[in-house]
Formats: sequence, C-alpha cells, structure tokens
Amino acid sequence: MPEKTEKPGTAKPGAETTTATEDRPRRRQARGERRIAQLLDAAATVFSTTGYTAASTNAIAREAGVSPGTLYQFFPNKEAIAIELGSRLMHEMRQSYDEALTPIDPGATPIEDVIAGTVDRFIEFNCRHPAFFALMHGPDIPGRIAEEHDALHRTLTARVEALLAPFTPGTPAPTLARTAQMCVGIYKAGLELVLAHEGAEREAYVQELKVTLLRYLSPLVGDVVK
Amino acid sequence: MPEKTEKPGTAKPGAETTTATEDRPRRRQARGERRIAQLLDAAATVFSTTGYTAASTNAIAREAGVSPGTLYQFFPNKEAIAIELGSRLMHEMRQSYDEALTPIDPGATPIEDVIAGTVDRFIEFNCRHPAFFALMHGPDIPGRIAEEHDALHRTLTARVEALLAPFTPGTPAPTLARTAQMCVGIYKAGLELVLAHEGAEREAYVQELKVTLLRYLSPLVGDVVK
DNA sequence: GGCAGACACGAGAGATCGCTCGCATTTCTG
DNA sequence: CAGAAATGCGAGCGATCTCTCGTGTCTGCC
Repeated sequence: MPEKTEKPGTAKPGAETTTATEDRPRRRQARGERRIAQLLDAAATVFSTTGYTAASTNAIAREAGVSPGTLYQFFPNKEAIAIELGSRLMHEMRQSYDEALTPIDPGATPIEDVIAGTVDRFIEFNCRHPAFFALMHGPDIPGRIAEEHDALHRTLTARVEALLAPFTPGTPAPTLARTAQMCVGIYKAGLELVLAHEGAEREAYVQELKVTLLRYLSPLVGDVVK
Repeated sequence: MPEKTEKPGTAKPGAETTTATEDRPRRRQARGERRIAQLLDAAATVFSTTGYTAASTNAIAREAGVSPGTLYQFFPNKEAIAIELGSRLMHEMRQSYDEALTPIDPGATPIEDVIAGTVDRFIEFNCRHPAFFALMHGPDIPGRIAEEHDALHRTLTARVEALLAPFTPGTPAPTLARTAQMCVGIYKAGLELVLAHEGAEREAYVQELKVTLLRYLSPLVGDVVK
C-alpha cells in the first residue's frame, strides 16, 4: 500500500524516538518549558475540538500564539505532540485513580461506594481534560498513540479486574476478564453521555451510570436490585 | 477561522445538494448503476479500515478498479460518497429493525426475548456492515454525515423509548429518555467489544451484552436478578 | 450507419499540510 | 562583555489530497 501515512517531510534527520525529554545536548531554559506547556495547552484545545488528524500543526502554533517553526523547536513532529500530551494526561490520571482505587483492599466497603467513588474520580478527570477522551477515542490516530491507548486500556481493565476479584470468589478468569471489559465499556458509554450534557442533566447521567454499573455487578455480590 | 475545511477545488460548479439521485438531465445506464454499487462497496471497505478523513478518493477508486475521474462522474465530492453509503446502510438497517421491533406491541413477550431479539438483529447487521459503525462513530466526519448520525440516533432512542414505555407505567418522561439513551450507549459499548472479538469469544460478548441490558432494565419490569 | 450522451481515463490544477531552513533575537555562561 | 546556545520567526519545499478537464470509447435509439 504505497499511499499510507508516509513521512511527508523530505527526510527524517536523526530518527530520534524520544518525545521531548533531554537527550544530551538539550538544556531547556525556563522560557522553553513555558512554551512547551503553552503549546500542549493549545494542542489540547485544538485536538478536542477537531480531532487529531484534522488538527493542523499550524493551527496549534497559532492557537499558542507562536510560529510553526517555534513549535518544531520543541517537538520533532505532530505525533510527538499528541504522544507527550497523552503521556502527561495519563500520568495525571494514574495519580488520580491510584488515590481512588488503592485503599479498597479490605472487603469492608460496599460495592456501591467503590463504584461511586471510582466513577466520580474518572468523570471529574475527563470533564476537566476533554482532550483525553478525544485522543483516546479517535479512530484516526496513528500507531504510537494507539499503542498508548491500548496500554492504558489494558492497565485499566486489569485494575478493574483486581478490584472485582475479591467480590467474586468462584468466577473463572475469562469470565472475569469479560466482566471487566464490559465495565470499562459501560463507563465509556456513560462518559460520552455525561460529556454531552450540562448541569443537572449531566449529574443525572452520572447517577445513571453508577446505577448501571451497580446493577450489572450486583449478582457478583449476591445483592438484589432495589 | 480561515483554515477550516474549505472546499479544496477551484469553484463549486452548481452547488447542487442532491447526493447522486437523478436531477433532470441524468439518464443512468445499467453500467452506471453497477459502477455506483461497485464504488460504494469499495468505499465501505476503505472507510471501515482507515476511517473517513484518512480515506482518499483515489484509494476508493483504485479499490473499485476505476480511475479517479470515473468516481467523480457519479459523486460530486467525497462527502457525497459517505452520505450515499450511509443512507443506503441506514435504509437497510431500518428495514431490519422494523421487522425486529414492530410485533412487540402486546405485553405478552417477556423483556428477555425483546432484548435478545433486538440485540441479535443489530449485532448481525453491524457485523455484516462494519462500515456503518466506522461512519457513525468517527469524530472526524464533516457536518452532513454528523447530521445523519444524529437523526439515526434520535430515531433509535425514540424507538427504544417506545419499546420501553409499556414496561414502565409510572416513569416520568425525562427519566425514560435517559434510560433509552443509556440503553443505546450500552449497546454501542457492547457492539465495540463484539466487533473486537471473533468466534466463541464474540458470542460470549453478545451474551454479556444481553445480560447487561437485562440487568439494567430489570427493575422496570419488577424482576429480580437471578 | 450515425448521432447524442453516458461512461472511462489519467494527467494535473489548486490547495493544504507537515516540516525545514536561514537568519534574528534573547538568555546563559565564563 | 563576548561567545555559545537556546529561542523565535515565517517563507516556502515537497508531498498528498480533492476535484477538473480534455479526450476518447461504449451504448442506446432513429
């Protein structure tokens, strides 16, 4: 297939795969760090409104108030911008959900509270960073970001599995895996509905999402639907 | 915003908004109809593998085994191809789900069977036409297709509402609307999981989707989770 | 047979986009 | 202060994409 996404430029200079970290001869100044943050903010805005492929690097630079050349002083290519942005968001999210999921080891907390707490955390994060959803959901993103997305998805389902395991003593592993996948899928569907609404209606959908997860998982905990 | 998706060509000749139907001076021959079907098939393949924006009209023409010029003999632009394809798929789907949903008027059939029947129909359709999902789910599609998508989504949720109404006597309208939205969302999430797997695993996810919907809706019918 | 028009081709016009390059300016270091 | 390096600019290269146009072939109708 000779018409796929080839490197459009004339030549790849050094083929360095490190995103934007210091290799060796790169001593970033404070101004540079500020520009990077500025550019990533702009990229988040543009990505979340137009998607990855439709977003042009010129548009990102303009949104950040700098020239295209300046943008390429800090990022080797367009993909690296998305990678770095995704990586930073993922890092922040990991912090957020580590807080939310680690102290559930004892079986003391009822599953309602586990669901409610987790959902609240994730919803809040995604509302604050709409670019995250756009980046992790676009079917148009090239290889590298898709890999990060897969990695995130795997760790996410693994965490859900671990969270569910103490509640389900006798379930075989493949069934548990499917249950976790389904939970993540339900969460994504709910998130889409939540993001599509505002104010009280949004709250109502958050509640509906919690109810959905609770009802889906209630047989595992031997509960009865109210 | 001067850098948005402008018409790339030199000038829009007549600004005719009719997709590909006969206006007046267009007497299609049998060969032409065959070419159109051929091109739409090719477009379905390309769209479902690369998405809408990444799909090039040249690639569609090549997939169909014709020249780019021939493609533009039958479609005024790239968007029209997607519009026509989406419209044909939507028509076929409407037939399929009219069959599935109309004879449920009596409250005699239990909700399990309603869910199972509907899910089976939709899943079967979407497995047969993977382009439909790609077209209706891409965040990159331009205005017109998004409108069609919204229209489909509205009629779909309306049908689900109508389907749910006899089972829920005392529910207020906004709540019912949210429930229908959630059902469609759950279905979409399940569909994604189903399409991502093969064979027995796929069947297992179909079953899981049915179970999810049943558990979500079970309170409405006064049932108890098994 | 002959003509009108549908069908087919493929080079390329026009436009956008990712990215580069030469050069100017600012900041850091000694 | 002087040199080096980081930062900043913006015109523009090369690639690609959508869509057009001139030209030629095929089909249906008298």
